Amino acid sequence: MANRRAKKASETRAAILHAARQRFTHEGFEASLSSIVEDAGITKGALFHHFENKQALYHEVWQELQGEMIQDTQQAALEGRSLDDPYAAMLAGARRYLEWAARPDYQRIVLIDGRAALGLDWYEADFDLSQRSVRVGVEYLVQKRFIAPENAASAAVIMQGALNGAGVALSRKVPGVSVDTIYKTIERLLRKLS
Amino acid sequence: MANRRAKKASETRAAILHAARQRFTHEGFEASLSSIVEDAGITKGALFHHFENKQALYHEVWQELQGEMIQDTQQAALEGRSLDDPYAAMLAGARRYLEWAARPDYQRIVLIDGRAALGLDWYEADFDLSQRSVRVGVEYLVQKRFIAPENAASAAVIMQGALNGAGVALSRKVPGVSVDTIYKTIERLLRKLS
DNA sequence: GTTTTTACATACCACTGGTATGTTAGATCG
DNA sequence: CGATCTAACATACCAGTGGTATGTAAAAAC
Repeated sequence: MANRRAKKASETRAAILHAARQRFTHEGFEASLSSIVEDAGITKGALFHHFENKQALYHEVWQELQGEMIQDTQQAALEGRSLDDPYAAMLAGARRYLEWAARPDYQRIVLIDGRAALGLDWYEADFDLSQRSVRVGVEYLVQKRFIAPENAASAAVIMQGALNGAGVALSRKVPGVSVDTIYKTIERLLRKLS
Repeated sequence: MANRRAKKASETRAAILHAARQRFTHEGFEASLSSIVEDAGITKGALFHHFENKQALYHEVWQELQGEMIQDTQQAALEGRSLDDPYAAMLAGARRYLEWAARPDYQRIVLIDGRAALGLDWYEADFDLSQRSVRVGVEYLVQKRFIAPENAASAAVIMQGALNGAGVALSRKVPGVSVDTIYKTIERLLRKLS
């Protein structure tokens, strides 16, 4: 990066995102911009120079987190592939996702506050990211003729909903809900999505 | 109600709840209290006399909606009972719930903004209401030995997550997702939650 | 070396949820 | 019945919020 000013700018931008992520994790979308710029060591002028508004800032933090989650779960799915079991990859990804759903930052920023913070664009954004990656796995099973083509979309939607609910319940330590029972139930569910 | 003043008071209280429900439906939790009291034809003094704070007001609106939903789905489940099929009641309830999840007010107030608005108490409140009624159905299937006791809690959590995801997807008109394919997939899922 | 642009800082705004303080009609009681 | 008390509001006000308009200094462009 030859440009010296641009380098500094991207640093402050990163500082804002970092501070915002911390605050949003602990206080949700209601975390004040004042506290964020204070943590980042800058002023609101800088913040509004880099981000159009609070929602745009939240959206980027959200996207950052979702990106990390997707990359991680997809890698887990890749590593979990098996010649014997066409479900293995997707199950490995699902298992990894359960760990993400239990993380405080992911839970608060994506699963709890995300929907309200992103407003009406939420589902579209969510669809573009997490939903799409679930569907990739489903399409594979369609291709292998384990799921009927007309059920692919529904199966993906249901699968992700189930994972979300399970993930939140897990982290809330609902009695009778453990990683083991959840995973086994998810596995049976996936294998019967035909 | 012999008391005349108390009657008037409950009327204004109802007016506030009605106005709040409308505003929360269209603008989410960010709807301003000023706009709500204006719609209700009263002032903020009255609002804060009847409700401790904004979150408490939202909580009551949320509870009202959830109550209506639960009563309706449980009645649908009752009417859907069948001597031949132990799953029939729960499936009837699920089908009815899909209609609720597609309603704009339920979707915005409960499924989208509810989590963030109710804050950390959200899951506990949600568990006490909707989750519990799902589990009633599951427990029945446990009793009939269609679901293993150790999987009951997980099955309920997953079932509700699946229904939520499906419901929202349905109302967002996701391509390939229809009431029919969703319902059929849910049915297969439920019958295999053993 | 001058001009232009970028990356901020500062000062300010309307509005927000919430509170503290009236005010008055109706219930309570002697 | 009249005095007193209290519930049910209305009014006025507050600190803090997201957001904007303007200023400014330093680096880039010419």
